[in-house]
Order: sequence, then C-alpha cells, then structure tokens
Amino acid sequence: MLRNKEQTKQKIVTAVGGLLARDGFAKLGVNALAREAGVDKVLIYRYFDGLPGVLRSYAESTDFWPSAAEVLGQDQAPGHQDSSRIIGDIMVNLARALRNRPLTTEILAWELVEQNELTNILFERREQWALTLIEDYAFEHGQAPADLPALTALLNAAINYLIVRGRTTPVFNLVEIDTDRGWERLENMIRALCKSYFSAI
Amino acid sequence: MLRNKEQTKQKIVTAVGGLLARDGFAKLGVNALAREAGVDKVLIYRYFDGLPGVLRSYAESTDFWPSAAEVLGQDQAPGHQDSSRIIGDIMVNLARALRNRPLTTEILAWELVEQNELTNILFERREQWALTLIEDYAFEHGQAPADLPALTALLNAAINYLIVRGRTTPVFNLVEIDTDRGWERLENMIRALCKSYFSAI
DNA sequence: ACTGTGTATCACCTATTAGTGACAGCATCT
DNA sequence: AGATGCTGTCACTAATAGGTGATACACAGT
Repeated sequence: MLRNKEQTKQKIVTAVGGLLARDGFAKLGVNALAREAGVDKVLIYRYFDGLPGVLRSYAESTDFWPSAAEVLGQDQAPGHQDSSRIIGDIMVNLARALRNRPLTTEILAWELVEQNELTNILFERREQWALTLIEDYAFEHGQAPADLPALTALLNAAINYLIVRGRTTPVFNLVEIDTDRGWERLENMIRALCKSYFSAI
Repeated sequence: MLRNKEQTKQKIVTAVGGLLARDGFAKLGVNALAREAGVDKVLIYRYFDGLPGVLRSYAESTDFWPSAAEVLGQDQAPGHQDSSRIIGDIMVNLARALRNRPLTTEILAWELVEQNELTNILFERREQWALTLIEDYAFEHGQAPADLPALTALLNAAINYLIVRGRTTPVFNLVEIDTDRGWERLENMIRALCKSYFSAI
C-alpha cells in the first residue's frame, strides 16, 4: 500500500513485461497483471482505463523493435559497402536482434493472433522501419533493385516466423531453429540469397 | 436427438472445421463445439475422451497439408525440368495451395500459439513433406545444392508467416498480402531468388 | 410385458475471467 | 476540527470455461 500514484502506475506498466516474459501473452489479463504488480486490479481501470491503456503505456516505455541504426551495423561508411551485402547484413542483424528480444518475440506471436495497442504500435514501427531502410538504400545506390519491398518482406517474414516458431518447437523443415548452429545455416542462406540475387540483376 | 453414435461422432468432428473456419481456433472449446454440432457436450467426453480426441479424429479425417504431388505440379517429367526452377515452382505452388486452405491457415496460426493434436500432426506432415521433397530433389539432380533444407525452411517460413498474417492485416513490409496483386510480387520474388541462387552455385 | 444396454439430456460443480460499487485510510485545505 | 479529495481494499456480479453424476428415453432380447 504505497499511496503513490505514479509509482503504482509504474509497477503496473513494468509488470506487463514481467508477465509477458514469464507466462506469455495468453496469460496477460487484468487479474494476472494486478497479481503480478502486487496491486488491486481496480487501479488498472482507474489509472489506465483498462488493459489497452496499460499496453499503450507499456509500448511507449519500450523500444521493442530494433532501430534502423542497430540493424545497419556500426561500420557504415556511406557508399563504401559492397552493395550486394547490405540487405543480407541488415536481415542477419535483424534476426540476431530479434533473437535477443524475447519480449518482442512474444509480441510478434501475439500479433498473429489478435490486434491490440501493443501489436498496433509494433506494426507501425515495423512499417516505418521498412520504409526507412528502403528509402536509405535507394538514396545510396541510386536505382533500387527490382521490388526491394518484396525481398525484404519475404526475408523479414521468414525471420519472424522462425523466431516465433522457435519459442515452442526446436525444428522447422529439418533445420534446428532453437540453436546457434541452426541459425548459422539460416544466416548463411539469407546472405547467399541476397548475394546471388543482387549479382543477378 | 439422433440415437446414432457414428453419425453423432461425425457431426462433432465436422463441427470442428466449421467452427475453425467461422470463429478461429481461439473460440474452439468444448462448449462452443457442442453448440456448433448441436449436441450435448458430454458426448464429446464420452465418445472422444475430450477435445484432444476430437482434434485427433479431425486430423485423420482431413488432408490439410498439400501433398507433394499437388505442390510438384502436374507437368513433371523427371529430368526434363529446368533445375533452377523446380524449387521456386514448388514454393509458389505451396503458397497458392495454402492460400486456398483457410482451415490450414487457421491451424498454422494455432501452431504458433499452442501445441495440440492438430498442430502436432500438421508438424509431422510438414516435416515429412520437406524430407520427401528434398530426397526427391537429391535423387533426380544428383548433388543437392548447398543446404537445401535451409533454403526451403526460409521460403516455407516466409510463406507461412505471410499467409497467417494476412488473416488480420492487409500489409506487411509495404507489400499487400491480402491481394492477388501483392502475392504476384511475392511469387516473382520467390522465383527470382531461387533462380539466381541456383545459377550461382 | 420386463429387463438390460446404449444413446442422449439435464443439472450441477468449481475455477477463472472482466468489470463495478461501496468503503476505509490518509492528506491537505479551510 | 471538519470537510474534501485522492489512494487503495474489499466484495460482489455476470459470463464463460472445463468437467461430472444422475436421469430420461429408445430399442434389443427374453
């Protein structure tokens, strides 16, 4: 019993992350959240006007999607990179970043089941992210290759799927998706696909 | 009130498909299933020993995953095909087949959330399917290209993701995933990737 | 006609969910 | 001191979930 509104609100918001990480989105309800935060559930309605409000606050409090900078790598000297490798590196970096973000993984899974404040914001971030990367690429390399959005959509979709899938299953299509060994194969394939594709056009 | 055990069992099993198609897997419970089948729910326990048993029966009653033959296309004259196109065609055919199977789409989504009798069988079918295709390919073309499983895993993952995603969202990564127009772009990219990859090795 | 056997219905239980109204405690201002 | 307002607690409702025991009904064989 804290008698401190801001601190209580904070406890509720941070409890979202804890609950998502431990029990997954399926268990995230008003009752469980209040229990996790050690707070009466009525405060969720009073302070946030219900669960969606809490999710909105949580979304604003975290950067669950990797930034363009994080995914572009630190060694970016404009114009000096091998053009064929850029997209491959970006996608591999994306895969690695997501593999290190179990909470984002959980939200990615959630997104496939229902829409809510969290998944909506994730959606917008990702679309904005894709737009930024593609515009940057076009700016640096003049003519963009044929249908760059379709390429990144495919690779991004594959990465998202395999990461979400890896939460519960160790194997997909004969490839281990829960080990670094398996992801090495996938990363190599991502790079190989990008390389051959860019050298073909 | 039929007083016909087999017919009642059948009503329950087929109601699974109807319920999945109309309301999605999230609503598929014992109560809803009994309501959908127009049957008392206690019969679900008596005849199937619970929901998992019904799902097992349902899985045995349908072929939700496209067969290798369906995906290989009808015009397969062994050895006469352009080697670089085979995998691409297979994946495009897979995408089209899945787009025509809303129930399978629903199970694909379910699979990302929890494991049950249906998703387990889908999993096994898919792994077996992948194994068959890859073995066939190796048999027909001698040396398989580097890490064929990783290639098909990536493409299959991308397809699954985009199809599941398309249930609720019209756009992913700047590509329309709910229209034939958008899928045309994706199909072209799948083919282009396969073609360039196979001509590079 | 009577008795079992299998089929289906009904009525209930417990647990959990989202959501609300009433109340208790503390602080601050008048 | 007393009134007001904010913070937090408690107790409740209604809906829904999975699951079970007792009962009604029809049909077979005797």
